[in-house]
Amino acid sequence: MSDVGRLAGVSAQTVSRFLTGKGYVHDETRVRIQAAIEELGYRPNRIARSLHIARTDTIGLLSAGVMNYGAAQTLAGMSARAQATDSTLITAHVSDSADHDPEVARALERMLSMQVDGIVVTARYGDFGRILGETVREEVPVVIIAGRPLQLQDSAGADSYEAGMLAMQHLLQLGHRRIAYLSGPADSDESRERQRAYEDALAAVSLPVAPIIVGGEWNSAAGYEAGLAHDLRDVSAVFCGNDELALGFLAAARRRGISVPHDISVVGVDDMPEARFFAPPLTTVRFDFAALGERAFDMIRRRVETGLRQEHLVLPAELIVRESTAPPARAHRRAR
Amino acid sequence: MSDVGRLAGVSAQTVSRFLTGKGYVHDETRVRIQAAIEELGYRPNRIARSLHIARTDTIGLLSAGVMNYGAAQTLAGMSARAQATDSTLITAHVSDSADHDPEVARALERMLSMQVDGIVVTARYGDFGRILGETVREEVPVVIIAGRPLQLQDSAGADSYEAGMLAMQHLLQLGHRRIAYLSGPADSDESRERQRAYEDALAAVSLPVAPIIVGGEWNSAAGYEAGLAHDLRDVSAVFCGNDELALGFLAAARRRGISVPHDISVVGVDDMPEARFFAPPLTTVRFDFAALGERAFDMIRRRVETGLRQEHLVLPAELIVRESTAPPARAHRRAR
DNA sequence: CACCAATGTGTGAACGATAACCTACTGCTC
DNA sequence: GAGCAGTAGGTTATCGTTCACACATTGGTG
Repeated sequence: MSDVGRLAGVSAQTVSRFLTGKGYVHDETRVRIQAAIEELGYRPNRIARSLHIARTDTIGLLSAGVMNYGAAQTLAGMSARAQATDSTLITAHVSDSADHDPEVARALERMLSMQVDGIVVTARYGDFGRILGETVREEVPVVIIAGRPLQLQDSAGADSYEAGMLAMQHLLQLGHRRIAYLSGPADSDESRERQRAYEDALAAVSLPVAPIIVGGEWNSAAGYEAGLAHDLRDVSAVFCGNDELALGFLAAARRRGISVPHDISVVGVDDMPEARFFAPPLTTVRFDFAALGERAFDMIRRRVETGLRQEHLVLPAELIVRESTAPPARAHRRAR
Repeated sequence: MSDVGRLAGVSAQTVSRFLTGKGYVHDETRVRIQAAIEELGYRPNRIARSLHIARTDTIGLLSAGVMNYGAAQTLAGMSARAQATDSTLITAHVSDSADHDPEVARALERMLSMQVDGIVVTARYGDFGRILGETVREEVPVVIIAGRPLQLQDSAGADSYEAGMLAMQHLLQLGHRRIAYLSGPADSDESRERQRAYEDALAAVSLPVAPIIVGGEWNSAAGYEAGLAHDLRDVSAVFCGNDELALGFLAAARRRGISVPHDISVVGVDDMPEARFFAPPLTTVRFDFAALGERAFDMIRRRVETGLRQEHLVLPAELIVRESTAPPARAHRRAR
C-alpha cells in the first residue's frame, strides 16, 4: 500500500482512505491513486485488514454426511449469497467415518482460528449440539440447518414435518389405508420428523402404523435393499424418506414384479431434478434447497451484524404429483 | 497470546515457541503454558500468523456451472484432503448466469485478496484461461480440473476420451453399427472429448458418424427433450455424455415405447450412485470424483510447496456393464 | 480580520503473531 | 578455567492494514 502511495505521491494512509471510502480524498489524488494501483497491480490484503478491524466477512459452512443433492444445492445457495455480499465462504465437509466427532471438532476449531464471523452447520444428528458447545463456546454465532426448530440455537431448515404431512395426505386422499414409511438414517432429524408426520397423519384418521421400514441411509442402495427385504403384501403405499430411497425402492419393486403405482404407490421427498424421469415419474415433495442456503447465509450475516437471535426459519414444502401414486387396487382396499 | 504468557509466567514469545514447536521450552514451562491456554480458552489466530509468515494454508476452489454429482464429489474429496492436511478450503461456486465472466473474476479476486496459497478451478469452458490470466497473473499457482490436458497450466481430470472409448468399444463389440452421441454443453471440454472418442472409435472401424444429438446441458431434462425430439429409427445405440442425460433419454424412450436395451442400447458416463437403479440399470463409465478432488488438492499443495510444474493428472475410467446395453435387434443389423 | 467549519493529508500506535537476535545458565572438554 | 555446545527465554522489529489524532489549507462568516 505504501508503494502505491509513493507512486501516487501521497502516504499509505491516503490510499487506505481511498480504498475504504472513509474520509476525504481529493478528486485529483483519487485519479493518481487509481492509476498507481493499476500500474502496480496492487490488490488489498484482506487478512491484514481483518487483523485490525476484527472482522473477516467470512462465514464457515460445516456439512456432514453424504454430499447429496440437497447438501450440494444448499452449498451453492450459500455461495451465491456470499458472492453477492462480497463475503468469503469457508467449507468443511466431513463424511461419515469412524471418528466423526473429533473430525467435526477439528474442522470447527480450524474455522474459528481462521476468525470466521459465523458458522452454518448442517446437523445430521442431535448430538452436534454438544460438540458445538465445547468448541464454539458462543465465540461466534452459529446457525444450524436442521430438520426441526432448535431451542438453543438459531436454526433453519426444510419443513420435514409438513413434507411428511403433504405426502401422507396425498396418499390418504387417494384412498390408501395401509401405508409404510421407509426411513432414512435413524439419527437424522429430518427422517424422524417425516416419520412423526407419518404417524400423526395416520393417527388423525385412526389408522394403524405399518412397521417402519428402516433404510438406514439416504441413498438408493438402502432403498433397494429395504424394498427387496420387506414383506409388502398388505401395504398399498410407501412414503419414502427421500427421493433416492424412493428410486431404490422403485428398482426393487420392478425386480419383484410389483407394479408402481398399480400395486403400490410411492412418494419421495426432495424433488431432485432426476425424480421427474424415474420410472414411473416420482410423486414427491419439493424443497428449494438453494433458497435454504441463501436464507441460512443471510441469517448468519444478520446475526453477525445485529447480534439478535432469530426464529427458526422454515422452508415451505410443495407436493409434486406425478405418476408413482394412484388410488389403491381393489385387492388392497379389501385387505383393510 | 501475551495473556497466556502472563498467566504462565513467561513472555508471549515463549508461548509462540511452545505452539510452533520451534526452539526450546522447558518441560515444566510447557505444562504451565498448556494449563494457561486451557484456562483462558486461548485459540491461536491463524490470520495474524499468516500475516507474518506469508502463507495461509488456504486453497481456493472455484467451481462453475451446475453443482451436480461429479462437482459435489470433487468438492468433498478436496475437503477431505484439506482436513487431513490441516488446511482451509475456500469455495466459490458461480452458476451459469448472464454475466458469468465478471462474477468468476470477482470470485478469483476475492480469493487472492484472502491470500489463498493456490487455486483449483473446475473449468467449464476453454475461455477460463483468459480470465485466469487477467486476474491471477501467476500470483499463485493454479490447478485446473479439465476434460483434457492443458499446456499452460497444471491440470487434472477424468479421462473423458478414454471413457468415450470404453463406451464405444463396448457398443461396437456388442455389434452396434449405427451409434449416436448425445452431447452435453457445446462449450464443455468433457463433452467434446467424449465426442472426439466417439468419432475416433467409429472411424477406426470405418463406420459413419450418426448426426450428433445435442443435449446442451448436463441434466436429465436435456436428455429427455433430445430423446423425444430426435428421429431414432436407424440408430441402435446411444452414447450419452453423462448419466443424467442418459436418465432423461431412458424416460423419453419409455414414453415413445422404445425398449431399452431391446430396441436401443444406452450408455452413460459418471456412474452416479443412482445409475444402478435406473430402469434398466445403466451401463456406464465410472469415475472416482472424490479421488479426483483429493488428487487435485494434493497437486496444488505440492505445487505451492515445491513450485514445480506437474503433468496432467488423469483419472482412469472404468466400464460398468449393466442392463441398458445388449446386442442390436435383428432389424437394426439388417438396416445397416 | 480573527474565527470556524469543511476539506485534505500525514504520523504513530495497534491488531496477533513470528523471526532474528540477544542474554544467561548449565555442563562438558581440553 | 576458558571455550563451546546445548538449553531456556526475553526484546525488538515486522507482516499490511486501519484508527485516532494532529496538522494544514481553503473559503465563508460575523
